[in-house]
Amino acid sequence: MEKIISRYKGKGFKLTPQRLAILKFLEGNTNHPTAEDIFREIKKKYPTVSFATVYNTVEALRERGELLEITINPDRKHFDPNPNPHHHIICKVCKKIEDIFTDYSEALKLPKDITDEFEILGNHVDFYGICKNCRN
Amino acid sequence: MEKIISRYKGKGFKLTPQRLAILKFLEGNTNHPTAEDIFREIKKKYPTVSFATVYNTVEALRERGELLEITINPDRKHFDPNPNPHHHIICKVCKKIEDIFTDYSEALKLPKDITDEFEILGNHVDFYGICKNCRN
DNA sequence: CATTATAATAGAATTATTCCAAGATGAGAA
DNA sequence: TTCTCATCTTGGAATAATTCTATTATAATG
Repeated sequence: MEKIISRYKGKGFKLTPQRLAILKFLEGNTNHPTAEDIFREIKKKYPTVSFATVYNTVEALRERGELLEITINPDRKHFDPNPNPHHHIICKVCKKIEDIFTDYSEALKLPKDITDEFEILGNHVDFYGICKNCRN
Repeated sequence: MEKIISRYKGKGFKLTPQRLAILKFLEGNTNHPTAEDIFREIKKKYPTVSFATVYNTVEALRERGELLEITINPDRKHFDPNPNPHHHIICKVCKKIEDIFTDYSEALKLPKDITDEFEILGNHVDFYGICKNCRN
């Protein structure tokens, strides 16, 4: 908790109680929550919290590189508080998302016509599968 | 055109004029259109076409494996009428999407804990960059 | 050409997200 | 410690994307 506070103190990031609750919820969270997951959790302690606050906060974190937006699920966005480059696998049935920490960057070479046109900033691999539970 | 028709004839896929227009627009299209892009195009010839028809048709195509949904742009879905597995790069500024036909499947090995839990069905690599135009 | 299952349509409903104006409050300065 | 102000929070409205529903139309088949 102290660590969280010191990470944001004096960085032009105003630490309000709601934000602290969001940061605490996200810290070490590997469940890839949606905006609604965050909203519902924070609401327990701060019943008047609004979606705007949730979206504002995750956007502020994203700008600072503290959080990633995940688009592997076409139905809704998920957020990942682990900003280190990594990849994801989603279960096509239950939509559960898990992290993959293999580094593929060596392998992901691009053809010359693409590198000629684009300055490359990053990559992300989505894997699709069916998890044990959903296979019955 | 004849080729398009014969591909769907007698497959339980009703070929209506609106659907033919959509199929014709998508055939060989590498622009990764959104639902609205398709809607606007079909509307030129069929002014009464509705979004429901566009969504129904792309969903029918997706079910048949004739089209892929692309989620590389967090803002909206794009559709790709090339159903062969391939990858994409998006310009972070103008959101232009281009195809990448390199096959990375050999390189994308997964750790055992993941393959133990998931039956793997596929993968997709997103690349992020800035295109020549947007670099000024 | 008659039948029928499927598709198209308009519009309402839903869902996710963004925007806005007003009041509240953390953070740094005095 | 208190003051000031930039920034945040809030509720609600606005927007945007997508889905749903009931009705009408029509492509496919025999």
